[in-house]
Amino acid sequence: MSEGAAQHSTAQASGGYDACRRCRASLLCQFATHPVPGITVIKRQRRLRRGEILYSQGDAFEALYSVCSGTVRTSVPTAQGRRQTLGFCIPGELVGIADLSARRHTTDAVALEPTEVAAFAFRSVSDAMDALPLLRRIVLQLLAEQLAHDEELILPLLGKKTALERLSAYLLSLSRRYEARGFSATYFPLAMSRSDISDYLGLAKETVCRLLARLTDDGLITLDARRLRIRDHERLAQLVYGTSPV
Amino acid sequence: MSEGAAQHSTAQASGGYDACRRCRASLLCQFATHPVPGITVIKRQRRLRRGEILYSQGDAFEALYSVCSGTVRTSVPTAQGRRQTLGFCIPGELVGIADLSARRHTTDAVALEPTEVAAFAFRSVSDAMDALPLLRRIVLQLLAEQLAHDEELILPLLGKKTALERLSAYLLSLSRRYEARGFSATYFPLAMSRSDISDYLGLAKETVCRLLARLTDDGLITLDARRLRIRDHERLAQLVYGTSPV
DNA sequence: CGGACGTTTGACTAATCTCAATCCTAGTGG
DNA sequence: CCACTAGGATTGAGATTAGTCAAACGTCCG
Repeated sequence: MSEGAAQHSTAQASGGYDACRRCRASLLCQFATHPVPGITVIKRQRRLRRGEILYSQGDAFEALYSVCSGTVRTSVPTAQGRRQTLGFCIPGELVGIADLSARRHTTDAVALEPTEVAAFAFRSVSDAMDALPLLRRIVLQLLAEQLAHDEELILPLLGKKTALERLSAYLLSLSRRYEARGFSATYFPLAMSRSDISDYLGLAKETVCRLLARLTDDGLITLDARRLRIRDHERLAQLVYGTSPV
Repeated sequence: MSEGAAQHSTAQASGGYDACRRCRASLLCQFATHPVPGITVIKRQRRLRRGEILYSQGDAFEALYSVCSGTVRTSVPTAQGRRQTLGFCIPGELVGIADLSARRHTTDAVALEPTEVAAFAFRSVSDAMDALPLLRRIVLQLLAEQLAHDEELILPLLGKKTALERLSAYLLSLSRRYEARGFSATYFPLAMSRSDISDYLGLAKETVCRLLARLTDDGLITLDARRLRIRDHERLAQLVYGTSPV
């Protein structure tokens, strides 16, 4: 079974930065590694253990983070002391750029598994942007992309969609994102717990559980040890985009 | 009854650009009106009738649009020929900046009532950005703001929230946006139909109808001729953020 | 090996959707 | 100026879905 080109460096923060090539921050990285006269981009590597906090709501916004390996969850605390998950960042994605315009982080970010991130000091990035049109365009592009991604996400999740449709949409969305970062689109880790997923999708965790079981029974997916395999992409897509059943 | 400072130029595209002061595109506007040597920002006014299309999915991305008066709905067509509403733009807001990184529009945009927009030719804006750091920052800011807004929107809408909570969240969100643009936070037009709202929130239109009736009965809002008055902001907020009942 | 935590499954309840009929309102034409 | 019509808004009743509560099962860590 061909698992696609890149490996997932999930279980261990092994130091292999396979995602770097497709990373959205690769240009930043480049400037950090190969300084240009007069321009300094400060990069710092950081390792997080499972459950470790990257930043909390209210913290000063000092750096842009790019996920090298692992998974980061962003969320906001709700009044009732519960938590609303906003999203998950997989390798190659940036964490919390939405806070770019604020002085402080508006969300909590925590690692769901052993995770490595690259931190780019924001002040240096900001200065560099003024000097480098190319860099500027890239950051602009990143922002717009993120925005488009968010809206694409709103689409299947807010739509009249039933729980099954939502969950399917979520799985397909993950698939696309992994693929876009150079990983396999049909076999990837599901680092987040059922609760995380249900919280994110606005469902009960039992419902997520039951529906995953149903998708498995129907032969659309396989699931073991938190790794998901998509067996019938087409039918899954039908569930979401509707060209289909009955 | 103090209706807040500004008037809503809703019914008629009367030519009064009350929203200009707080408009997110005001800087663009400024450069268009008072040209700076070497920099040209091209602005064009455009009037839309109810139901008129601003742009369609697949159209070339040629301009940034700012809503002067009226309301614009953005949506994507779904496979079944139905439509998924992505959002509504009220006076002072920009339409479709998420497409900034694409060459073509990814959404459909249509006026829900008589509407006026200011169109800024994108190429000229793009050039101007390279020359003007200030303008650049503003656009960056706008993008980040929009992103933050989207995520703020995901919060109440995706959360485990019941239909009532979603609807309340939506009303409060509208309230905040109108206020941010200098209009009354407690009395504003609800230009979109029940179907638009239900489509947006992922509910049945009958449900939206019933819940609006319930909110009215309970004295939280008043609704007549598509104008909404928020009578008990606190209880509405309690419904959404939960500091409250039982 | 023990325990905490996450997952799974079942039974029951409550919320929301669907279908369908009726009511309203705005816009049209006489 | 008024009757007429189409589309939106409402309301009711029944069907379904998803949530809640509760218990049993697994598994990863320490």
